[in-house]
Amino acid sequence: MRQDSRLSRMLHVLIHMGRHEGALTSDRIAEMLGTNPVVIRRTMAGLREKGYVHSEKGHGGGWTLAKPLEDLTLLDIYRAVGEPSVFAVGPAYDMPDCPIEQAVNETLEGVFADAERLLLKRFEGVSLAAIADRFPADIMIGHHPPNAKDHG
Amino acid sequence: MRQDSRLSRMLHVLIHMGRHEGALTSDRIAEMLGTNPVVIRRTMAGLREKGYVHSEKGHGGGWTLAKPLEDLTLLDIYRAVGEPSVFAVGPAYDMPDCPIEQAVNETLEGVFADAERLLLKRFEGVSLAAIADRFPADIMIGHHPPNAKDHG
DNA sequence: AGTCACGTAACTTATTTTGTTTCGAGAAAT
DNA sequence: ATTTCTCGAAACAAAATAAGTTACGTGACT
Repeated sequence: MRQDSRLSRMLHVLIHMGRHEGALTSDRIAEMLGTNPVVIRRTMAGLREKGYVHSEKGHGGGWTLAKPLEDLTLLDIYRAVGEPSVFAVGPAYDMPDCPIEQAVNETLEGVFADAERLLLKRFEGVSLAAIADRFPADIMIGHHPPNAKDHG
Repeated sequence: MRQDSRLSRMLHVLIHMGRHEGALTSDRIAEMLGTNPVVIRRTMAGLREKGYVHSEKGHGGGWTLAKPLEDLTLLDIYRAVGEPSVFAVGPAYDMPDCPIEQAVNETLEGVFADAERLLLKRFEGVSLAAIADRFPADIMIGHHPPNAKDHG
């Protein structure tokens, strides 16, 4: 089963936005990720609804952060892109009245619920700024280092 | 993204087998689960390769347990059905040279690896017999209770 | 006006999983 | 011996889902 990479992609885009002076257009982002601008709008729409990004039409328009990276966590973005389930495997409901199936599903659901709790708790503790801090700012390609804002 | 229910289904089938006198045919199992006998053979093949079940051709043939339920864990079955990943969400590799993407993916991979470790550890600690013990034997439908073996 | 850019709906394509058909072979019953 | 039952495996068809594409509308800047 193929994995959903929207969370990863949106994190990537958001951190780029945090280091970018102006707005980023859907076309530009799509080109970066090797996909289509409509797909970008579709996914970014979830972030806009939560108030994490802002979109502007017309000349000079595009996408900008509505909050600093410090105020956004993995959990926020995970929820904003609307993942139905973290897990690729889950229970089956073939014979709802069968006590064996019920026992199996109760067991699985318990274990998965524990793992999901851990995962979301970890998500909650990681801000996008913390991710951005994992690499030195001056090895960035094609963008100004953070202190370049001083001349803008 | 739709969840893979093969693990759940196979657990269900295996526990039924543990309470069943003779062999269970693919047709019978498929009927139980509302699916096709070929699908059952396909999935059971993984369990056979690991030596957890045995298949027999011809009259009176079908599937039988090759090990007692006590000796099988969730982890065994999970691996036997060959799940590629527990998670429905994962990293994207759009710009392998981009340090932002790398930072995002390292972060995600770390968190997912932790959650997976927990999950598999929990899987390892649950035997199929333990699942079977979650319900009283005498509420079983369409099968003999365990002590019915005495008359066989 | 003309261009740029998002918003949205409808459609197409690609991929994956599941289900189906078909044939072969071994084992038991008749 | 032949028929019936059953798995094994390959090849094909169908269904579901996500991703990509096209097209047109709307607002904003030049």
